[in-house]
Amino acid sequence: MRMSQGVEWALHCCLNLAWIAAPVPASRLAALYDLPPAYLNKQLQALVRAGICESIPGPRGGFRLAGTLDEVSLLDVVVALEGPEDAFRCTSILAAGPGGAPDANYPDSCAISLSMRRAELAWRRELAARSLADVSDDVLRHAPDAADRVRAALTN
Amino acid sequence: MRMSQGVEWALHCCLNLAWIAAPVPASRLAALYDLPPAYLNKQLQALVRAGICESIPGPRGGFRLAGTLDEVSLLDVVVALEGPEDAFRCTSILAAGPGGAPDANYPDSCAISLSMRRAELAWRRELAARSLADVSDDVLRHAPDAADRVRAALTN
DNA sequence: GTGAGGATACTCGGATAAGCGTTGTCCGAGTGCCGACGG
DNA sequence: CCGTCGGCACTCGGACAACGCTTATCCGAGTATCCTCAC
Repeated sequence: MRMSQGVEWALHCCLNLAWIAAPVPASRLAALYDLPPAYLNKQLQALVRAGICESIPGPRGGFRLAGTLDEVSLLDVVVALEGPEDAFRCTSILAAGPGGAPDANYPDSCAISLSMRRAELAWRRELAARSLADVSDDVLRHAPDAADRVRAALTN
Repeated sequence: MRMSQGVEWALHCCLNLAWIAAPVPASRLAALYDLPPAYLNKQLQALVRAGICESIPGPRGGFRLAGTLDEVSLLDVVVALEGPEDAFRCTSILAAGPGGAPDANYPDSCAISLSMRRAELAWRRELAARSLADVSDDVLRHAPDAADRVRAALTN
């Protein structure tokens, strides 16, 4: 089980975008961290589809945050890139077993499925409780000049 | 992000094995739920490597639980099949960014990595707190004859 | 000097290939069972 | 009748392919900019 690498990239990019007023093209964000530009662009597209970012085409265009950092949770970014489905997916194998009812709703009744879902719910709750603004605050508390450095690097 | 299907199979199999005294071959467990026998065997091998199950070769052989259900948590089974690594993996992209230190331990210092790890920790804690005995109790409370039905199906 | 028009360069966006992990399959090594055989 | 031996069937275990998703790349559609030119 492995989360898409785009999640990490997107989170860093969102923070950087919040620290910059003007739109930033994907190619420049990619140059910051030595990432493949076209692929990073693909991930940012997903953020646009989710309403987290806005895209501006043409010269002086690029991506920018649609709202403010406190309106976006870690869960929002994860769902935007990974989709809304759970990692554990009940395939209702009990239906084929002894005493199994083909039309029973096993994802909602099987004890195993419920336990796994409860654990994922705890994960999602933790992600939803933490906004990008919280993360940004942590970063700036630990390295107050981080935003300035990013601004300097992105506005060359 | 998708968890291996083997986790679901292994959890169901562990419960069934606990309800049966004698070793059960993988082929019979697979027949219960219409699963590919050889592939299920592969998953059970992972449980053996993790010390959750024991395997007995030869006729009248098969798999059985190494200990009791309350000694095995959901996390144990997940780790046995998925490995110990986190789903979110910090690749230290900050090291290549402005003000990045190539030798800094970013997985332990980057605010994004820490937040994601905290969420996964909540998930793991929930999984570790729930033993297979708890799940079995839930099953038998909801369907008291489940163990009998499995016993009847497996001891044909 | 000023406004219009067009070429241009830059952006996103989706369609199109490679890499890798999960899924699935196969055959060999080992082991206990069962029957045959000799005492 | 009882002990021993050999064949056998059954099991796990690891090595070997197929599929699907993540990763990566490319080119086209659209747009703001800037230069040129006519008035």
